[in-house]
Amino acid sequence: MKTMSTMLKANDLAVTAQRAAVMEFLHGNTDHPSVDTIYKRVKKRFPYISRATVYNTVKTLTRAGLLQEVLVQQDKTRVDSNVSRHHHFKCLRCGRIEDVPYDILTAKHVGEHAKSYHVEEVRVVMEGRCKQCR
Amino acid sequence: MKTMSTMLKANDLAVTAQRAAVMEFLHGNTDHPSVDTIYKRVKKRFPYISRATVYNTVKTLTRAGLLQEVLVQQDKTRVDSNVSRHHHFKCLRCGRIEDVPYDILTAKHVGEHAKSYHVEEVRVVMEGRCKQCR
DNA sequence: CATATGAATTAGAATAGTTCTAAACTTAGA
DNA sequence: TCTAAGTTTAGAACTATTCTAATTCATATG
Repeated sequence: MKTMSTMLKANDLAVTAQRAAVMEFLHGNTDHPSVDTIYKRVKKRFPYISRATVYNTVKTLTRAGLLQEVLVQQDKTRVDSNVSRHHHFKCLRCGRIEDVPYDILTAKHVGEHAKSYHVEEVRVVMEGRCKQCR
Repeated sequence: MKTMSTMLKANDLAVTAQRAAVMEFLHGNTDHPSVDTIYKRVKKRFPYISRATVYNTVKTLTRAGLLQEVLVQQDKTRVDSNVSRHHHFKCLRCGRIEDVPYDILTAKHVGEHAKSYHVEEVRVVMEGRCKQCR
């Protein structure tokens, strides 16, 4: 199994206790925590950790492809350690964010998913280059 | 044709000059302006308009189904006067946000769209009730 | 294994977007 | 016209995020 420090080294990133702690907290955590949640949680082990460090770490690890920042609400960034291609489902009542398989994109799968999850809204955002910017 | 005041009345909303001005600015505007953009633009005609009024108006009109708040980036809300079911395309270079037909959701259409637009990323967010909250 | 250098961390200030507040004003209905 | 409820206003407050400058740390090299 890959240790946090192995993964950091593999990406040419300095191995620091804070980075490893953030990664460890996120590892296997499937509930897409906000930066503040990560900060509060890691703070228990590193009382002097700064919010800026968590922001920096998330940005750095995201650039290295080890994390993903998920856009599910406009106010707060949510962090996902599942970097495979997938989408998201957000519960309008409890706020839970779940991963959803990528092939949901076919109408057939959307229909099935909608049936089992009570999907009320599907939001698709595409990014790329528009005609003028190609 | 529907006037702004007609639409407001039809939704049981008081007709105020500020509301009508915000609606008029948005009407036929397809570039998904931010609240700040709306504020600055409407300010030209109503120098004393407050940011809070624009926020309130956007929220009120959204609740009435006359506007839509679009989630394309985490920092700023973008407003869309097209309230029909559709998705969005964001250009990574110029930032332009374009409307995209709803039936893009079938894999076939995604493929076609991707071809003509250089789509680099497709983000889907579903909202509804999760298994525990049904 | 000591050390120099660049990178990372820290606390707190600064910034941006948004919401809140309380007073003044406007709308719509009686 | 008058009144009550709803709306607008300026600015304070709040939240998420970025910036800053000083300090500390990781690691490559000798």
